Amino acid sequence: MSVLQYDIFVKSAELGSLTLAAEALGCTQSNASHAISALEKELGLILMQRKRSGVRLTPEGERLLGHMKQICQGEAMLQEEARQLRMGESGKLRVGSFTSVAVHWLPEIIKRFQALYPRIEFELLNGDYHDVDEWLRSGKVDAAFTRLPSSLPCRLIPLYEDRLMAILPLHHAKAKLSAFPISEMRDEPFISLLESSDHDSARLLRDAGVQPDIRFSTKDDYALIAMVANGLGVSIVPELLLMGRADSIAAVPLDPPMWRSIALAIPQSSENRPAVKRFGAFMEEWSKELNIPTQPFSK
Amino acid sequence: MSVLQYDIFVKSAELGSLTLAAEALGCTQSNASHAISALEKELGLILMQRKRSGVRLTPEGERLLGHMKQICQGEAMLQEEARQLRMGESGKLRVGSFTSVAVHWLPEIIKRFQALYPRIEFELLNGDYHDVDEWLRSGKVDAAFTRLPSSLPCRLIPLYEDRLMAILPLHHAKAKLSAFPISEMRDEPFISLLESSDHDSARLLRDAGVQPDIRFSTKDDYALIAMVANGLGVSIVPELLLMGRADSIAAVPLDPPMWRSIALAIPQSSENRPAVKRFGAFMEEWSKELNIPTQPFSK
DNA sequence: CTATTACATGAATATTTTTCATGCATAATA
DNA sequence: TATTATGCATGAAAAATATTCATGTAATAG
Repeated sequence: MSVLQYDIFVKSAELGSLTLAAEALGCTQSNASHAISALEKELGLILMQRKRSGVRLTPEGERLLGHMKQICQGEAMLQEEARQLRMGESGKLRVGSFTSVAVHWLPEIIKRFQALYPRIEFELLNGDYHDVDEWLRSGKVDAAFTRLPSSLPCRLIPLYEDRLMAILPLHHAKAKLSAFPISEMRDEPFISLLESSDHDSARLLRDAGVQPDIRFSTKDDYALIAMVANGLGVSIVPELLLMGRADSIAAVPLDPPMWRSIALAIPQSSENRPAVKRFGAFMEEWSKELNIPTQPFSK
Repeated sequence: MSVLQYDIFVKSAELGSLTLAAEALGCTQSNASHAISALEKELGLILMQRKRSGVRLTPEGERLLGHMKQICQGEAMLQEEARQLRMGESGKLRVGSFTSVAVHWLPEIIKRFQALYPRIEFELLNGDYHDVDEWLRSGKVDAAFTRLPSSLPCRLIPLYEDRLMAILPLHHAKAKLSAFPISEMRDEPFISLLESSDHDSARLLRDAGVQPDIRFSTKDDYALIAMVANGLGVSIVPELLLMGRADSIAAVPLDPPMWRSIALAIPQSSENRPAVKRFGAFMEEWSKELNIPTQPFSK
């Protein structure tokens, strides 16, 4: 039984007239008559008494009217919500990110995006590169920050070139260098992230053929920084992670200089979700505004 | 959009599988797939992500799920209520009656009927014969007590032959008669009901060619009795009206004896309303039980 | 690498909804 | 009282929708 038939019934009851109801709903009087007859047949009850002067609910019709109204209202709400979702003016965004982005970018991004689209809500998932890629692949997120190059079946929006920095205790002998030769990394106790195979520093050192002297490993970026700050060794991290830490550690660009490329990835399957589209467009704009002056460690 | 499609969607979301949902709802997997595609097309949104492992709601789907559930629940409640109404186990009965029935019969009738069908509710309308017939004709009541003969387009269930009695002040000279000759009515001050043309006593006297000496008229049966009780005159009323009044007035059968025939009338238009059917059947039984011994004034 | 599982798809069919063109009854009107 | 609107009913035709059948495709498990 189609919801329109309930609409016809409700309207007819309201107006006391099939003709007027049909008019109001933009269909023929015949349609209204048929529809209500069909309804009555389906329910096995007589719902209205027809008279020359119009129609009036029977007690049965009156009893059932409420339920039909509820259905019609549900339908209306469904349509309204669908409309908003279509417009991309409401919805839910599941966004994946890794630590540095989650800490230094996301708060501002969300604040600004929400100001534009107050009815879109966020669900944030934080993990390491590997987690994020997995979420993108499985559709657990609608958009995620990742590194380039990427082989994911996603639309990739490049956002930022993030310089990799050697970090040292504040008063380390090499803290004043203008560049830290990678090869010298093997001369220092090295602090590493766990599951490091996928991490920037590990990749970088491997590519450079430098075997670091790993003394400690940790899972957390900030624990790593804390270890360096306390003089336990040195490490290599992206500059973005260091925002606001200038007072506790020293950071020096590498020699040769290296970067990681941060991009926003939007899985093919989410690409035409309206809220996601809005977010993609927003981030594209946002990346243009990313201005180097705000960088914490300029040399 | 048919409610069944919402059912399919909700079930699929619940089970995470089109195949299982189709099975549960007794349709084909293909149907489920088509149905959800149609829904998505109609709403202009992608509601589920399909994978070999099954289906999972997109955030949009999740948003809309609630509304669809509401619609499905409304539909279920509608069907359930309709079922009860079909069975005649719930519903509403609008019953018309005149004073004597309303006062002396209805309370017991309702009590007993409600014991049988607790979910059927009553709406009572009281008036004079004329009102009642009007209500029957216009469909304002589903059943009503009326007199025979009746020319209404109704099913008529004869219930009771109600003797008409002369009523007199307790100590009236003729109070001890075993029968009151109608012709003698003209010798006494007569108390009449207003709009009396349609009333039993008026009809009766007219038929007998007796012109009563009308001293007072009132609209209310019990006001009339009170007038008689206070010695203002005599009158003629149906015995049913006198139940429990033996101590305040005297009542004597007429000579020749006369009756009014009480019946239940069920308009054609209400006849196959389930609750009404139940009431009709009940009243038919009830009338059989109407035993004369309980009569207040036996001679 | 193959088999299996689960959803998709296109064409055919069945069903339902909607319209058109009238009919029928009743209430108002002349 | 006959007449004329008005409002609902109805049957057949047309349009739209829902459902099935048969088959396709892609990912996953063995």
